[in-house]
Amino acid sequence: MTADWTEYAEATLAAAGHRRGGARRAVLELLAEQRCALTAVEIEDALRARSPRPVSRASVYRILDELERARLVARVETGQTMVRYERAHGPAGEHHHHLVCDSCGVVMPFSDAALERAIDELSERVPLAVSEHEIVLHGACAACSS
Amino acid sequence: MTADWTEYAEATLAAAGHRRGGARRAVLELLAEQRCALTAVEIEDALRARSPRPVSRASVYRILDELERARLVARVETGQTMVRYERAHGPAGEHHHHLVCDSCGVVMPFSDAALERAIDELSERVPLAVSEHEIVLHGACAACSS
DNA sequence: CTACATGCAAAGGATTTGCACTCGC
DNA sequence: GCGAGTGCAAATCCTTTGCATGTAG
Repeated sequence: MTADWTEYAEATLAAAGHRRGGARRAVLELLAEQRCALTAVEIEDALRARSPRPVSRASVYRILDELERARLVARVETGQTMVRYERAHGPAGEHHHHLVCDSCGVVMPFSDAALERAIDELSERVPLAVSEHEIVLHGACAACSS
Repeated sequence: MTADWTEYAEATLAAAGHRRGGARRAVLELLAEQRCALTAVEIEDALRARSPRPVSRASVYRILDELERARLVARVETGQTMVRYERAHGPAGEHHHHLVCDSCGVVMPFSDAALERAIDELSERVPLAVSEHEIVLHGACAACSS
């Protein structure tokens, strides 16, 4: 699934008239492996740690912006200082939301079928052509609430 | 309800050991009237337009921060440049979420009982002591999708 | 009177942009 | 070779902070 997504993303971008580039490839490969959302700085650091030729922060931001517009990645707002990004569900459609510990800042994914159903239903009744939704639960994680 | 909320908020803050002040009073009164979330700059501008003695932007931010910590206002992240703030539901508990038009930027409130039920139920099953939740639907509003 | 509340101006910090250079096509 | 992709550094701009003054209690 991870390599697949990288390929899928590059193909989508190519179809949209973009050229390939090493920096973008590196960002895509990193995002493909992730289980949850990262900040731009985390992405930059991870790439710096793994690659002999790191990707500049400006490029990370530009690439993420490009990917977001292509709906290949989703922006996640956690109420923390920095925005996070993660790959969007492929056409397959698996999809998760986020738990944020307001004490230590950890971010965890979760998913819930009943919740998605409720969202789908209400999306029909609302004065907006809904294309995305984001759900964030705040609270204290197990470690912090003990 | 609006004046009530202002009083309730001042009383809560007083109980927490804060003094009263004209700037905070003005922010509370403005928020009490609002139907949906405002940015700090919108708050500053609105107060400047109505009052002979406007509130400085720094104070707006400080006051909002204070109110957020007291859980009297909720921060709303819409994916737009600036964070928005609105009064939190009183003990009564009415409560809404947000629709954001990604085209023109308009933000509208909505509420849905089934959605709240789904959130309440899943909150029990999740590895986090949930204290808040935020839901944002993105898409195109009626005007923009026509 | 004492300490919190506020205004003003300067600082901070995440994100964006300008420009030159590289590399895909 | 042309133009998109990228790095670097400077610029932006929302938000926070330092400091002096006003004012509630």
